[in-house]
Parts: sequence; C-alpha cells; structure tokens
Amino acid sequence: MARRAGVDTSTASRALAGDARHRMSEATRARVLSAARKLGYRPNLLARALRTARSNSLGIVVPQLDNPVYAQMISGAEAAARERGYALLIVHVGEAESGVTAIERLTRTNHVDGLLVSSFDHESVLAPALRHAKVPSVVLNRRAAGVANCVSLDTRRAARKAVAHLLELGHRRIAHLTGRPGGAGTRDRIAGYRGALESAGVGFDPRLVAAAGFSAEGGERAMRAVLRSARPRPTAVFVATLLAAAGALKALRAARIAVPGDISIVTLHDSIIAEVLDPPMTTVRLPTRRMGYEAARGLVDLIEGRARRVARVLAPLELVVRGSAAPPHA
Amino acid sequence: MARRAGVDTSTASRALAGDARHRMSEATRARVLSAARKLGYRPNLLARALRTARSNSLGIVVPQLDNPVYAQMISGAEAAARERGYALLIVHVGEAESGVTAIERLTRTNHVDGLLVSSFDHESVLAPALRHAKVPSVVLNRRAAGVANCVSLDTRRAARKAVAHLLELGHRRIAHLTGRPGGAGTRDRIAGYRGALESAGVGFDPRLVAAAGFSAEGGERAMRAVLRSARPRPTAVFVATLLAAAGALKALRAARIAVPGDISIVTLHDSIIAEVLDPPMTTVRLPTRRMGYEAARGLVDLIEGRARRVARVLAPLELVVRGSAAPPHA
DNA sequence: CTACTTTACGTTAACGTTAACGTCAATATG
DNA sequence: CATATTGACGTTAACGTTAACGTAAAGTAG
Repeated sequence: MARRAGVDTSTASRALAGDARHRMSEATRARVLSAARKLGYRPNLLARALRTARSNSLGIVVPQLDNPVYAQMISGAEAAARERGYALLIVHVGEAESGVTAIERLTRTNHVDGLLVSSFDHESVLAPALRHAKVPSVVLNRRAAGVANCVSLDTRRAARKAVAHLLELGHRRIAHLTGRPGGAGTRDRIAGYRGALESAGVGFDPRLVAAAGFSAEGGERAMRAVLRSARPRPTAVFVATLLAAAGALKALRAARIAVPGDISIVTLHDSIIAEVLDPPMTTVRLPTRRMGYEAARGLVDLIEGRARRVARVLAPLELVVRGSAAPPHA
Repeated sequence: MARRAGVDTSTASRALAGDARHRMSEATRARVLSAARKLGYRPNLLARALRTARSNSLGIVVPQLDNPVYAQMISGAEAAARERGYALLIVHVGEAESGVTAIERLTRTNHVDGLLVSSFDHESVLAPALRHAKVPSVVLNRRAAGVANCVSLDTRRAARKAVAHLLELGHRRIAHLTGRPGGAGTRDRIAGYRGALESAGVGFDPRLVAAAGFSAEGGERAMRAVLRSARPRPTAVFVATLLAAAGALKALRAARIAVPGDISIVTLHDSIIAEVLDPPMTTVRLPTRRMGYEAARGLVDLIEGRARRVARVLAPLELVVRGSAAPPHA
C-alpha cells in the first residue's frame, strides 16, 4: 500500500477521490496527492471494481471488425470511453457466438457497467436480453421496438439527400439497390428514396428497387437484375452502401455501360474506398464515428445517472461529390 | 454466495477449478457442479483477478482501427483470446496517446496479463517500455532489436513473390513504391525486391525505388515521381500496400497510362478493396488475421508458462492473380 | 491395536479498495 | 464553563475469490 509511505491509511482514498462530499483539510489532501505522485501510485481498478461493484468498463458487441463502418464506430466509442475513464471490451460476434451470449458474458463475467450493441441478431431476441442485463445499454443504429436507448444515423434523410442530388442533376428514372430485405435501414432508405422522388413529382416504381445486401457481390447481382428487368433502363442508381456500389460499378462495367456517362451512382457511407474507385464515388458521408462516440458518452451518462434516456438521431450528413454522378444524356 | 445453497463453502472453488492438483471425491465435485449449473453460477472475474493477481485479459495496442490490416489483426487476436478464456482490451493510440502510456495504463491500471503491441512508436522507446512492464508481450510484425517475442509476416518473401510474378510475365524494368523510409517493412520489401531481380539476372536500379508511405496520396505522389524521373519508363510497379497501389493507379490513369496494358501493378495485403478497383488488383495475400491469432495464442502460452519465447514468421503467402498485371508490350 | 500417513474438506486470511461507523479535538451554543 | 455540534481522520468490515493451513476421519504399517 503505497500511500502509507507518505502519509496515513485510507484517508488517502478520500483525498484521491477528490469528491467534494468528503470534507477534509487542504493540507492533508495535498500531502496525499504529492506522495501519490512521488510513488507513482496507480489505483488497482480490480479491487475498486470489487468493492464498488462498478468496473469502469463498457462492452461493445459488433458483428464484424473488418468493415469500415464498425471500425469507425468502435474508434469513436473507444475515444469517448477513454475520455470518461472507462475501458472498452470489444466482442465480435460472428458465427461462433450470438449477441445474446456475448451480452451475458460481458455482464455476468466481465461485469461491464454498460453495453453498446450493434449486433445483427434479431431485435426480438436482443431486446429481452438487454432488459435482462441489469446494466444500461445503448443500441447503435437499430431503432426497434423494446429498445429504450439508441443512437442512430438519419438514414432516411441521408437517402433523401442522395436521391435529391440525382434529381437535381436532372435524373428522373432512378433505381435503388438497398440492403437486407426487412431490415430497419432498408425501410428508412426506401422511405427517403420515395420521399425525394415524390416531392420532385416523380412516381415510385417498385420494379426499380432491388435488395443487394451489403456486399460487393450483392451489389453486382442486384445491379444486373435491375438492368435485366427495368425498362426503360434507369439513368441513375442510389446504392445502400459503398461496397455494394463498388459491385454495381463492376456490373455496369461488364455491361459496357459508362459511369457516369450512361448511368450515375450515388451511395451512402463515405470511406477511403470511395476515393480509390474508378470513377471516385459520390457519397453521402454519415457520422459513423460520432455515432460510436455519442453512444458511449450517452451510455456513461446513463451509468452515472446524468441521463435517464439516450435517444439521438445524428444529423450532419454531408454530400461528397466525386465523379460517379453527372447529368443524364440529353 | 451461490454455492452454499447447494453445498458447502469454498470447496466449491476446488471443484470448479477442475484441476487435478486438488484431490477430492467425485461425489462432492458432481454435487457442486450440478448446483452451480442449477443456480447459473458465474465466477466473478474481478474477485478472482484480485485474489490471484491474474486478470485473464490481454491488451492490444494498435495505431489505427479503420485500416483493414489492423482490423484483421484484432479480429484474429480476439478469436484466440476468447478461445483461451481471455478478454481483449483494445487501445487505439493515435495523436492523443503514445504507445508507451497505453502500455503503462494497460498494465498498471487494467492489470492485463499480457500485451500485444503494434504501435508505430519507434522501437527504441517501445522496447524499454515493454521490458519495464512486468507482463509478457508479443510484438506484431515489427521485428526489432530488444524485442524478444514477435510474430511477423514474411514481408521479404512476399515482396519476392510479387516481383517474381512480374518477372515471369516478362517484365525487366520494375519500379518499387515502398513504405516509410527506414521502417523494418521497407527494408524487407526492398530486400525481397532486390533478391528477386538479382536471381533473374536483372540489375537493381535505386532510381526505380520511391517511398510512398501507406496512403493513397503517398502512392499517387510516388508514382508520379517515378514516371517523371525514371528513363526508360518501367513496365511494371511493385507497390507496398493496397491503398498506395490504388493511389498509383490513379496517377497512371491521370497520365493516360493503361493498366495493365502499359504498366502492370502488383501489391501486398489482400482485402475487399483489391476486388473493387479497376482493374482488380493482383496482390500477394498475407495472413494478417492469423498473425493476430498466433500472436495472442503465443502470448497466452507465455503467460501460462507453456512457452518461453514466441518468434514466428508466418509463411503462407498466396498470389492472388486479378487483372492488374499482364505481360509487357512486345 | 497403537502410531503414523493420507484423503477430503472446512477455516482463515488476504488481494486493494472504499462505505460506514467511531473517536477525538476544536468550535459553537446556552 | 458545561454541553452540543461539527470537522477531520482513523478503524473496521466487506466485495468474491482462492492459497495456505488445520483437522477429523479413513487407511496403512509395525
């Protein structure tokens, strides 16, 4: 016990707490602090956690690590957690583990003080698991029934912005390659797409919408399907994600359709990949990193009782104009 | 204390340890185990950690999260850690924090049992920090003086393989855009490049080598520099990383040089990005995820005394032939 | 059948921290 | 001046776990 060296016993705890609830003389406090500094004292977080039943750690559950979207989320969450003095335990649930067992493990065994969840598991199984955990949780970008706390991106407005850009360029026949059928994001994207079309007086044609998933292969397949079945051929496509857009690009190139000459593309979720594509991709940049940051910040607020609820939809969406969208042929 | 319900006191600890060093009757062991199962007993890792001075957690220090290389490494390390019953604490050191303070924090405050380190910090500062930490550590892909335990990729052989592919296609004048000048990876890449050239009887021309860093911009700049100064113009380029190769591609496109028609490109580090480029990039795939996996596994072996040293160079390098390299013009 | 060994498990203490309580002296109140 | 009040800090116990020690019962040897 490093403290004894300089001064007395566990009065040190009070001094180091710094809290105003403990009244004590400035003199002893100063003595303790200087001794602590001199001895290089570091509190043992394990012991503190055991005593206070608070581990000062957060758990984050993500379905993938090597997808830039999740990497950015984690990066933001890690920054916020560190700023507030929390460690971040990352669990990556793939085939090996379900989000539910990950939540169990984090709370029961690792004693995290709060959970950030962005698993693909279905809401109906996730929501009860989160309620059953006795720690607060914030869900990332999955607004859903039974989920109290959530930080999301305004996918609907992002979709609207992307499609509005195509409309402003003069496109009228705009296809949409969306994500997983039935997903919450898919609903939002379609709503934004449809809203933008309708407020420009363009009718909604369900044959121009295809599910692409989030992979390049999915985008390629969906693009081929649209080319095959949509008559007349669209002059522009709004694609759900960058990877899928890259796939769509491939399909168009294979069909000898020039981008943006014959068909324009706009997509969501900016990343370095957008810049290295040919042509560089016009995208709507979403504040993914900030979503992670705000979610972790909100979670800490919940844990420390500064907030009762976290429900934010992050707005600043920026259209990044590169080379994949241009006015349609005259 | 859940155990009392079914049986006696801390004999349970012995039963649950399962260790053969504790001799006890099968009957009581079975009774304890079944009671534990019935009550859903989960050991409190914090209390155990405090008592045993072992936290069953590893720390990993990485310079970036949104680079696919690090994401893959972390993904592998997480898998190995989980298999062995360890949690993984990820610290991402950017501008805000140096790797040294991260190491300090992980060991002194979070009491991790071992460290995985892949920071950009200079070896001369990192090695003493690791020695000073009293827990074992494994360095990822930074073989360096003073570093005892390391798992790396065989960058030299990978470079050799990439260049050999170009030589086999018939190229003789091959440029090399490498990483940070002075880096260990840079040395290995140049050695492999030079080795391949020399065993094909092609002379090494330092004017064909340029430092590109690891970014797309760096690759673009380096490619332009080579095009400007190398006479006669090379017919192929070997680039250190995928992002830099994408940049080089951009520079070539801007100069109206066809790939692979006029200049071929081969690079290292496969990822989804390679597939979505135009043309899709021929790369040498490195076992990055496995590097993370093996490093974490080796670290646990060090911690648990099953190994005294971890020093592996991972070999399985696979040439992934896509469309960016072809025979030179006749 | 006594004396020593082994087996099986209960008891105790400790890991480092902090909440709760206790004590003593200084100050305030009548 | 006696008593009540407060401020400052020491003492104690507890968080849940396990290593070390203790002890009773069963087994073994002479």
